[in-house]
Amino acid sequence: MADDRLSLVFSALADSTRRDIVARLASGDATVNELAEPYDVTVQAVSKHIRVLESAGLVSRSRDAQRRPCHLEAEVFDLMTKWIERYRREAEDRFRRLDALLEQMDDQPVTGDATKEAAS
Amino acid sequence: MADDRLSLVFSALADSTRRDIVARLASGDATVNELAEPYDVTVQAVSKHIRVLESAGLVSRSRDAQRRPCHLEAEVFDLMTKWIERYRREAEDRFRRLDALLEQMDDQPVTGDATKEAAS
DNA sequence: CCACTATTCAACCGATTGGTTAAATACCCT
DNA sequence: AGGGTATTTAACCAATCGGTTGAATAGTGG
Repeated sequence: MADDRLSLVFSALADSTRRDIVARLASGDATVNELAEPYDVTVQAVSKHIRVLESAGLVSRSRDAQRRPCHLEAEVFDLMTKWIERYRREAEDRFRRLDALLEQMDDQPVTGDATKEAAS
Repeated sequence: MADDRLSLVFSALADSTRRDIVARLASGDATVNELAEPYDVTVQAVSKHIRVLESAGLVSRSRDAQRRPCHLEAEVFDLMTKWIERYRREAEDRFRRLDALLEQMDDQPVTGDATKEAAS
Protein backbone atom coordinates (compact mmCIF):
# COMPACT_ATOMS: atom_id res chain seq x y z
CA MET A 1 0.00 0.00 0.00
CA ALA A 2 0.99 3.60 -0.53
CA ASP A 3 3.68 2.68 -2.97
CA ASP A 4 2.62 5.34 -5.44
CA ARG A 5 4.98 8.23 -5.76
CA LEU A 6 2.77 10.89 -4.26
CA SER A 7 2.08 8.81 -1.15
CA LEU A 8 5.77 8.17 -0.69
CA VAL A 9 6.60 11.85 -0.99
CA PHE A 10 3.87 13.06 1.34
CA SER A 11 4.60 10.44 3.93
CA ALA A 12 8.32 11.15 3.74
CA LEU A 13 7.61 14.79 4.53
CA ALA A 14 5.11 13.98 7.26
CA ASP A 15 8.01 13.65 9.69
CA SER A 16 9.50 16.86 11.05
CA THR A 17 13.00 15.44 11.32
CA ARG A 18 12.90 14.52 7.65
CA ARG A 19 11.55 17.92 6.71
CA ASP A 20 14.41 19.36 8.69
CA ILE A 21 16.88 17.25 6.76
CA VAL A 22 15.36 18.43 3.50
CA ALA A 23 15.68 22.01 4.71
CA ARG A 24 19.35 21.51 5.46
CA LEU A 25 20.01 19.80 2.16
CA ALA A 26 18.39 22.70 0.37
CA SER A 27 21.38 24.80 1.30
CA GLY A 28 23.96 22.21 0.34
CA ASP A 29 24.79 18.51 0.10
CA ALA A 30 25.78 16.75 3.32
CA THR A 31 26.86 13.33 4.57
CA VAL A 32 24.86 11.13 6.90
CA ASN A 33 27.08 11.98 9.83
CA GLU A 34 26.86 15.68 9.17
CA LEU A 35 23.10 15.43 8.94
CA ALA A 36 22.89 13.36 12.11
CA GLU A 37 24.98 15.69 14.20
CA PRO A 38 22.32 18.22 15.29
CA TYR A 39 19.85 15.59 16.49
CA ASP A 40 19.97 13.54 19.63
CA VAL A 41 18.95 10.39 17.80
CA THR A 42 21.48 7.81 16.64
CA VAL A 43 23.13 8.02 13.25
CA GLN A 44 21.33 4.79 12.32
CA ALA A 45 18.00 6.47 12.80
CA VAL A 46 19.07 9.32 10.55
CA SER A 47 20.33 6.81 8.02
CA LYS A 48 16.83 5.32 7.98
CA HIS A 49 15.28 8.74 7.50
CA ILE A 50 17.53 9.36 4.55
CA ARG A 51 16.54 6.06 3.02
CA VAL A 52 12.91 7.09 3.27
CA LEU A 53 13.64 10.40 1.59
CA GLU A 54 15.67 8.59 -1.04
CA SER A 55 12.98 6.08 -1.91
CA ALA A 56 10.52 8.94 -2.22
CA GLY A 57 12.87 10.44 -4.79
CA LEU A 58 13.51 13.52 -2.70
CA VAL A 59 17.17 12.76 -2.14
CA SER A 60 19.89 11.13 -4.21
CA ARG A 61 23.33 10.06 -3.12
CA SER A 62 26.81 9.83 -4.53
CA ARG A 63 30.06 8.35 -3.31
CA ASP A 64 33.03 10.12 -1.79
CA ALA A 65 35.33 7.53 -0.25
CA GLN A 66 33.37 5.91 2.57
CA ARG A 67 31.02 8.88 2.70
CA ARG A 68 27.62 8.99 0.97
CA PRO A 69 26.80 12.65 0.39
CA CYS A 70 23.08 13.38 0.10
CA HIS A 71 21.70 15.69 -2.52
CA LEU A 72 18.24 17.21 -2.64
CA GLU A 73 16.27 16.43 -5.79
CA ALA A 74 14.09 19.42 -6.51
CA GLU A 75 12.01 17.97 -9.34
CA VAL A 76 9.90 15.77 -7.11
CA PHE A 77 8.49 18.84 -5.42
CA ASP A 78 6.65 19.59 -8.65
CA LEU A 79 4.54 16.49 -8.22
CA MET A 80 3.24 17.70 -4.89
CA THR A 81 2.85 21.27 -5.93
CA LYS A 82 0.80 20.29 -8.94
CA TRP A 83 -1.48 18.08 -6.88
CA ILE A 84 -1.91 20.66 -4.15
CA GLU A 85 -2.47 23.56 -6.50
CA ARG A 86 -5.04 21.71 -8.49
CA TYR A 87 -7.38 20.97 -5.63
CA ARG A 88 -6.73 24.19 -3.84
CA ARG A 89 -7.76 26.09 -6.94
CA GLU A 90 -10.95 24.07 -7.32
CA ALA A 91 -11.83 24.55 -3.67
CA GLU A 92 -11.12 28.25 -3.80
CA ASP A 93 -13.18 28.69 -6.93
CA ARG A 94 -16.07 26.96 -5.26
CA PHE A 95 -15.62 29.15 -2.23
CA ARG A 96 -15.64 32.28 -4.35
CA ARG A 97 -18.79 31.14 -6.15
CA LEU A 98 -20.50 30.45 -2.83
CA ASP A 99 -19.33 33.79 -1.54
CA ALA A 100 -20.78 35.53 -4.56
CA LEU A 101 -24.02 33.65 -4.11
CA LEU A 102 -24.28 34.62 -0.47
CA GLU A 103 -23.62 38.24 -1.28
CA GLN A 104 -26.28 38.13 -3.93
CA MET A 105 -28.73 36.63 -1.44
CA ASP A 106 -27.77 39.36 0.94
CA ASP A 107 -28.63 42.00 -1.62
CA GLN A 108 -32.12 40.65 -1.98
CA PRO A 109 -33.10 39.26 1.39
CA VAL A 110 -35.54 36.49 2.01
CA THR A 111 -38.83 37.89 0.82
CA GLY A 112 -41.10 34.90 0.61
CA ASP A 113 -42.06 32.10 2.93
CA ALA A 114 -40.86 30.53 6.10
CA THR A 115 -37.48 28.97 5.47
CA LYS A 116 -36.12 28.85 8.92
CA GLU A 117 -32.66 30.41 8.93
CA ALA A 118 -30.31 29.85 11.81
CA ALA A 119 -29.98 33.43 12.98
CA SER A 120 -27.39 32.88 15.64
CA MET B 1 5.14 13.55 18.03
CA ALA B 2 4.17 15.01 14.71
CA ASP B 3 1.49 17.16 16.25
CA ASP B 4 2.65 20.25 14.43
CA ARG B 5 0.34 21.42 11.72
CA LEU B 6 2.60 20.66 8.77
CA SER B 7 3.19 17.08 9.91
CA LEU B 8 -0.53 16.55 10.33
CA VAL B 9 -1.28 17.89 6.88
CA PHE B 10 1.44 15.94 5.09
CA SER B 11 0.61 12.72 6.87
CA ALA B 12 -3.10 13.20 6.18
CA LEU B 13 -2.31 13.43 2.47
CA ALA B 14 0.12 10.52 2.54
CA ASP B 15 -2.81 8.16 2.10
CA SER B 16 -4.25 7.80 -1.38
CA THR B 17 -7.79 7.21 -0.17
CA ARG B 18 -7.64 10.46 1.75
CA ARG B 19 -6.20 12.31 -1.22
CA ASP B 20 -9.06 10.88 -3.22
CA ILE B 21 -11.54 12.20 -0.69
CA VAL B 22 -9.93 15.61 -0.87
CA ALA B 23 -10.18 15.47 -4.64
CA ARG B 24 -13.85 14.70 -4.47
CA LEU B 25 -14.52 17.40 -1.89
CA ALA B 26 -12.81 19.89 -4.15
CA SER B 27 -15.77 19.66 -6.48
CA GLY B 28 -18.39 19.92 -3.77
CA ASP B 29 -19.31 19.11 -0.18
CA ALA B 30 -20.39 15.55 0.58
CA THR B 31 -21.57 13.41 3.48
CA VAL B 32 -19.67 10.50 4.98
CA ASN B 33 -21.92 7.96 3.28
CA GLU B 34 -21.58 9.65 -0.09
CA LEU B 35 -17.83 9.72 0.30
CA ALA B 36 -17.70 6.10 1.39
CA GLU B 37 -19.79 4.78 -1.46
CA PRO B 38 -17.05 4.37 -4.13
CA TYR B 39 -14.67 2.44 -1.89
CA ASP B 40 -14.87 -1.14 -0.78
CA VAL B 41 -13.93 -0.30 2.78
CA THR B 42 -16.52 0.16 5.51
CA VAL B 43 -18.11 3.49 6.19
CA GLN B 44 -16.41 3.47 9.60
CA ALA B 45 -13.04 3.39 7.93
CA VAL B 46 -13.99 6.37 5.80
CA SER B 47 -15.27 8.13 8.91
CA LYS B 48 -11.81 7.67 10.41
CA HIS B 49 -10.16 9.05 7.28
CA ILE B 50 -12.35 12.11 7.48
CA ARG B 51 -11.42 12.59 11.10
CA VAL B 52 -7.76 12.59 10.11
CA LEU B 53 -8.40 15.16 7.39
CA GLU B 54 -10.42 17.20 9.84
CA SER B 55 -7.78 17.27 12.55
CA ALA B 56 -5.25 18.33 9.93
CA GLY B 57 -7.51 21.26 9.18
CA LEU B 58 -8.11 20.15 5.61
CA VAL B 59 -11.80 19.48 6.12
CA SER B 60 -14.52 21.04 8.22
CA ARG B 61 -18.02 19.77 8.86
CA SER B 62 -21.47 21.11 9.42
CA ARG B 63 -24.76 19.58 10.48
CA ASP B 64 -27.72 18.68 8.32
CA ALA B 65 -30.07 16.52 10.37
CA GLN B 66 -28.18 13.30 11.06
CA ARG B 67 -25.80 14.00 8.21
CA ARG B 68 -22.38 15.63 8.64
CA PRO B 69 -21.45 17.20 5.32
CA CYS B 70 -17.72 17.60 4.76
CA HIS B 71 -16.25 20.75 3.33
CA LEU B 72 -12.74 21.22 1.98
CA GLU B 73 -10.74 23.97 3.66
CA ALA B 74 -8.50 25.49 1.03
CA GLU B 75 -6.40 27.73 3.24
CA VAL B 76 -4.35 24.92 4.76
CA PHE B 77 -2.91 24.14 1.37
CA ASP B 78 -1.01 27.41 1.58
CA LEU B 79 1.02 26.07 4.47
CA MET B 80 2.29 23.18 2.40
CA THR B 81 2.78 25.18 -0.73
CA LYS B 82 4.86 27.73 1.12
CA TRP B 83 7.05 25.08 2.69
CA ILE B 84 7.51 23.20 -0.55
CA GLU B 85 8.17 26.25 -2.66
CA ARG B 86 10.72 27.57 -0.27
CA TYR B 87 13.00 24.56 -0.34
CA ARG B 88 12.39 23.78 -3.96
CA ARG B 89 13.51 27.25 -4.87
CA GLU B 90 16.66 26.97 -2.76
CA ALA B 91 17.48 23.59 -4.24
CA GLU B 92 16.89 24.77 -7.76
CA ASP B 93 19.00 27.86 -7.27
CA ARG B 94 21.85 25.72 -6.03
CA PHE B 95 21.39 23.44 -9.00
CA ARG B 96 21.52 26.35 -11.40
CA ARG B 97 24.65 27.72 -9.75
CA LEU B 98 26.30 24.31 -9.96
CA ASP B 99 25.21 24.00 -13.54
CA ALA B 100 26.72 27.35 -14.39
CA LEU B 101 29.93 26.39 -12.63
CA LEU B 102 30.19 23.15 -14.55
CA GLU B 103 29.61 24.90 -17.82
CA GLN B 104 32.25 27.43 -16.96
CA MET B 105 34.70 24.65 -16.13
CA ASP B 106 33.81 23.06 -19.42
CA ASP B 107 34.59 26.23 -21.32
CA GLN B 108 38.04 26.50 -19.85
CA PRO B 109 39.35 23.01 -19.29
CA VAL B 110 42.00 22.24 -16.76
CA THR B 111 45.04 23.95 -18.21
CA GLY B 112 47.54 25.31 -15.76
CA ASP B 113 46.62 28.99 -15.75
CA ALA B 114 46.77 31.73 -18.37
CA THR B 115 43.36 31.51 -20.09
CA LYS B 116 40.96 33.34 -17.93
CA GLU B 117 38.44 34.50 -20.50
CA ALA B 118 35.46 32.25 -20.66
CA ALA B 119 33.51 34.15 -23.31
CA SER B 120 29.98 32.80 -23.78
C1' DC C 1 48.37 -4.59 7.31
C1' DC C 2 45.80 -2.34 10.72
C1' DA C 3 43.08 0.89 12.96
C1' DC C 4 39.89 4.16 12.31
C1' DT C 5 35.82 6.43 10.11
C1' DA C 6 31.34 6.24 7.73
C1' DT C 7 27.48 3.82 6.84
C1' DT C 8 24.35 0.02 6.74
C1' DC C 9 22.13 -4.35 8.28
C1' DA C 10 19.54 -7.09 11.71
C1' DA C 11 16.76 -7.88 15.41
C1' DC C 12 13.98 -6.02 18.53
C1' DC C 13 10.45 -2.69 20.98
C1' DG C 14 6.47 0.32 21.89
C1' DA C 15 3.34 3.37 19.48
C1' DT C 16 0.62 4.38 15.64
C1' DT C 17 -2.08 3.16 11.52
C1' DG C 18 -5.67 1.37 8.54
C1' DG C 19 -8.71 -1.85 8.68
C1' DT C 20 -12.39 -4.89 10.74
C1' DT C 21 -16.99 -6.10 13.46
C1' DA C 22 -20.36 -4.95 16.89
C1' DA C 23 -22.71 -1.70 19.54
C1' DA C 24 -24.05 3.00 20.62
C1' DT C 25 -25.71 7.51 19.51
C1' DA C 26 -28.22 11.03 16.97
C1' DC C 27 -31.76 12.49 14.22
C1' DC C 28 -35.86 12.22 11.16
C1' DC C 29 -40.46 10.75 10.06
C1' DT C 30 -44.99 8.49 10.53
C1' DA D 1 -43.05 5.84 20.67
C1' DG D 2 -40.60 3.29 17.23
C1' DG D 3 -38.35 2.12 12.89
C1' DG D 4 -35.09 3.72 9.72
C1' DT D 5 -30.95 6.22 8.34
C1' DA D 6 -26.38 8.47 9.21
C1' DT D 7 -22.50 8.53 11.91
C1' DT D 8 -19.42 7.58 15.75
C1' DT D 9 -17.37 4.78 19.46
C1' DA D 10 -15.07 0.70 21.20
C1' DA D 11 -12.34 -3.11 21.05
C1' DC D 12 -9.53 -5.64 18.46
C1' DC D 13 -5.80 -7.14 14.79
C1' DA D 14 -1.84 -7.17 11.61
C1' DA D 15 1.38 -4.15 9.58
C1' DT D 16 4.23 -0.27 9.63
C1' DC D 17 7.05 3.29 11.97
C1' DG D 18 10.59 5.64 14.52
C1' DG D 19 13.61 4.47 17.56
C1' DT D 20 17.16 1.52 19.92
C1' DT D 21 21.57 -1.64 20.39
C1' DG D 22 24.92 -4.54 18.37
C1' DA D 23 27.33 -6.35 14.61
C1' DA D 24 28.74 -6.13 9.78
C1' DT D 25 30.53 -3.90 5.72
C1' DA D 26 33.20 -0.48 2.97
C1' DG D 27 36.87 2.39 2.32
C1' DT D 28 40.89 5.56 3.92
C1' DG D 29 45.18 6.47 5.26
C1' DG D 30 49.27 5.94 8.28
